[in-house]
Amino acid sequence: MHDALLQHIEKFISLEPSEIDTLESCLQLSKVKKKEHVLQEGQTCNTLYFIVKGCMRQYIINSKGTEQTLQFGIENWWITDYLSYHNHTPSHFYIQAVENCEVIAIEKPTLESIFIEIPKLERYFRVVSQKSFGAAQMRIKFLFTMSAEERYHHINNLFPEFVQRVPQYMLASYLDFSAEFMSKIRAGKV
Amino acid sequence: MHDALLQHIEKFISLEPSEIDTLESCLQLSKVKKKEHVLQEGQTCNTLYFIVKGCMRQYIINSKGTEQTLQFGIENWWITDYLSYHNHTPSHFYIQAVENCEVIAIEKPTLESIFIEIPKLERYFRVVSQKSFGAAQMRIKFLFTMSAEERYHHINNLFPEFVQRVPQYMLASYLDFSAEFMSKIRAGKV
DNA sequence: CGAGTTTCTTGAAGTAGTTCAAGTTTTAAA
DNA sequence: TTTAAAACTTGAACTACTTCAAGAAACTCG
Repeated sequence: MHDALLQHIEKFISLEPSEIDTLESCLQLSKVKKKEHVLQEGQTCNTLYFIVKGCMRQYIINSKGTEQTLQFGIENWWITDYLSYHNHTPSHFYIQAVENCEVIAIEKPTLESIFIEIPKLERYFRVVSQKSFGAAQMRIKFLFTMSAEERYHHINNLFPEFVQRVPQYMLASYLDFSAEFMSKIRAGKV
Repeated sequence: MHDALLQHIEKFISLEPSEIDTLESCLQLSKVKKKEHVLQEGQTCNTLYFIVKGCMRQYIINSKGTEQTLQFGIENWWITDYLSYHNHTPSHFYIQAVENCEVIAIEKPTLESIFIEIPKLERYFRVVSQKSFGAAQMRIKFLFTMSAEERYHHINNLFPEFVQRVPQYMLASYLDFSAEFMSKIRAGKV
């Protein structure tokens, strides 16, 4: 069963029972252990990951050797490096499980054959990726317009459970400030 | 004629002559004068813009009243606010012509009817938006890892003509530093 | 449990960038 | 071909953050 993905797809398009069967026959759930990588910098990314359960992140290692998280993904999100995926170029990113995860990993050839059998899935992926792009633009807006403290309070108001869910230093880098500064914001020392 | 868009589409999918006819009958070229807005903050965005000629930008006005450019678009790029478009919510952005432009503006109902007639266009928009999302992630990577001076030199090496093409203060805000600081970088005073 | 690893905290010193204000240069429009 | 508006420059004072170093707390798994 891949209820989570099917339900997500059916938010955007409706599937015939036969199409659901087709999909189920192509997909399989797999587990990714906490800290395990599904993509390393330099590898070509050939797979999309749908997160059924857990939390993953995309990150880089900067020139000082520090990890910086660019993106988190939780339940019902896709995570991948689309640029590497489409251009067959080495990825600039690591993708790693933050928690023990259950994911549906779809390889490019599998997905292409699914698109041939169920062309309307193109629509699902179109809408999802357009929304993701829109979200990325909002993220850039927040990074540009808010101070470090405002960014912390903003995310803490919107997603308080999520702020508890991931290590502080990962969240700090995602918000583009240092882990030490985050500690001071939380302590009210700033 | 909408050669530019048709050629762009045919980089990703192939169209039958009849489909080209259908498309041509639905699309019209329009002009947008320099400084004219096609979207204002607070409006719901209902249109995708394909830039045939010219340069546009998406920007916000920050709490100090200064414009900050989040995104540029030039020939063969789409520009819109996908979040407002999909969620029917008020946009956070302005979209404005930086130069006199020729664009193909497609309203949502028109596009939906085109998708019904030519379903494989879903694929075109899927791939284009996945690549745009990938590009947005790379942009965040650069913002996170490079100093202001490195960001300037990076874009100046990659797109020297583009750097000449737009006002410096717009480019400075796109790279997330002040116009004054950009002036100092260029003068080598930093 | 207990030892090791991972995560978080704190303060002091430093810096990459901002802000402001005023002047200069360039562009455009009539 | 002049005038206004838009864009760019400069230096001085300031500040929001970083970096470093060291210690404390909190997980985790034999």
